Amino acid sequence: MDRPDETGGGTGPTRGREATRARILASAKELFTNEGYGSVSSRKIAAHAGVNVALINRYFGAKRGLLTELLREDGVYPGLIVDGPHDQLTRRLAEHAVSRLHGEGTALQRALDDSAGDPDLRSVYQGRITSAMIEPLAAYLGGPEQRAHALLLASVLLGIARVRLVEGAGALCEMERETIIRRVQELLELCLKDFEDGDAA
Amino acid sequence: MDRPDETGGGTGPTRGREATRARILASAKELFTNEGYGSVSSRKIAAHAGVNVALINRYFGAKRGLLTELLREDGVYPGLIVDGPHDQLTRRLAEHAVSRLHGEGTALQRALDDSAGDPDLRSVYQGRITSAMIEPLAAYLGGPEQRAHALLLASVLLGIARVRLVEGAGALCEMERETIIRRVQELLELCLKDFEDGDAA
DNA sequence: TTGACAAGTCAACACTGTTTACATATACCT
DNA sequence: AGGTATATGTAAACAGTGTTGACTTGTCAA
Repeated sequence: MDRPDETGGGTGPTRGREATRARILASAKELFTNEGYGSVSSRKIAAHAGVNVALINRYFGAKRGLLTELLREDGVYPGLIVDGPHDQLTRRLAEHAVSRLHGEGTALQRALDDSAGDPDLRSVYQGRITSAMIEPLAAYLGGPEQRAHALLLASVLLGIARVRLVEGAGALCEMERETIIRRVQELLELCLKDFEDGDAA
Repeated sequence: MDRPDETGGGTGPTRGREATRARILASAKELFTNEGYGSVSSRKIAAHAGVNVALINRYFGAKRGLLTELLREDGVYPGLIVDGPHDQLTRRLAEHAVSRLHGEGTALQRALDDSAGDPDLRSVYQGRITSAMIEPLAAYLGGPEQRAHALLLASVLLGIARVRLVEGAGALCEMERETIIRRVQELLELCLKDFEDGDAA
C-alpha cells in the first residue's frame, strides 16, 4: 500500500514517471501561456502531452496542482525584487509594477496574472501572495510595523496589476514612463512612512 | 418570429413574467449572498425559486445575467461616494475603502466582492469598474489628467479590496482605524497630484 | 518462474451552463 | 363563439468540466 518514496534509491528513476510528469508540465505551461488557465481543460493538456487524463491527477493531485508546480518551478513572481539596497526598494518595486502594467514580462507571467482570479486558484494565489510577497517584504523591511507596511505596499502593487485588466487603463501607459514610475514610487514610499506621524496633508 | 416588445402596450404585464423573474432574482440574491456566485448552480437557484432551470436563461440570458441585474438593481457599488464637496473626496473614499477592508457593508456586497475574480464575471466587473468607478471619478475630478488620476485612485482602492482576501491582512484591521484611514487618504491625495511636478521624494 | 508494485488505460461518475423541441395557457381578433 | 398567434413553462438532452476507481500492462527482485 505504501509506496517506497518515489524513485527509491536507484541511480535512474523509474523511467516513465519523471518523463511523463515533465511532459505533462511542459504541455500545461504551453497551453496555459497561450490560452489561460480556465480555458484549458485537463483532457486537452493530456492530449497535448500524449498521456492519459488520469495521470494528471495521479502526478499533480488535481488541475490546480499543475499551476502550483509551474509557479514553484519558474518562480514566476520573483521574490528577488527585495534583493538590493534598501533605499532603492521602492524604485525597484515601482519599476516592476509599471513593467507589469505595460504587459511586459514573459507570456506565462501575463497569462497567470490574468488567471489569478479563478476560484479554483484562489487558495494558490492567496498563499503565494503571502509567502512570496508580503512575508519577504515584511522581513526585508523589519520594524514593529513591518506587516502593515508590507500590506500597504502589496495593496498598491496588486491594485496596479488589477487596473491593468480594465479597459481604458491604457491611459496610464500612454504617459511618459518615467513619470508614472516616479509617482508609483512616491506612493510606495508613503506606504512605508511610520504610522505615528499624525500630520495628514 | 419577432416578439412584440415584452408586455406590449397593455396596462398590466403578463402576470407570470415579472413574478417569476422576481422570484428567480430573489433566490439568486439569497443564495449568492450566503454561498457566493461560483458555488451556486443554475439548477440550485431554479429549485430554490421553484421554477424550471431554462427560465433563468430565458429571462436573464445566462447565469451571469443574474449578477448583472443584482448589481444594477442594488447599486452594490455606490457611485454616490463622489457626491459631496471636492476637498473631502479622498476622505470619503478612504473611509469607504477601510470599511470594506473591515468587511463591512451588506452581506451581498461582501459576497460579490469575493466573487469578483470569477472568470465568468470578468466582463461584468470590468465594465462595472469602468462605468461605476473610473468614469464617474474622472468626470468628478476634471482636468486634462482626469483619467490617469482616476486610474491611480482605482488602483489603490481595488488593491486594498484585494489585500482583504489575503490571509493575515488583518494586521491592517488591528491598527487604530483612524490611523489607517488617514494613511489611505494620504495615498489617494498623492494619486491626485499633478504629474508635472518632477520633484520626487 | 513467480510474485509485487509502479505506470498507464478505460470508462464511468457527478456535476456544470445552456439549448432545443415540445406542451400549455393566455390574450387578442375575426 | 371559435381560432390562432404568442407568451410562458417543461422535460430532456447536449457538450462540456474535473475527478475517481477498477482494470491491464510492464518491469524489476526474490
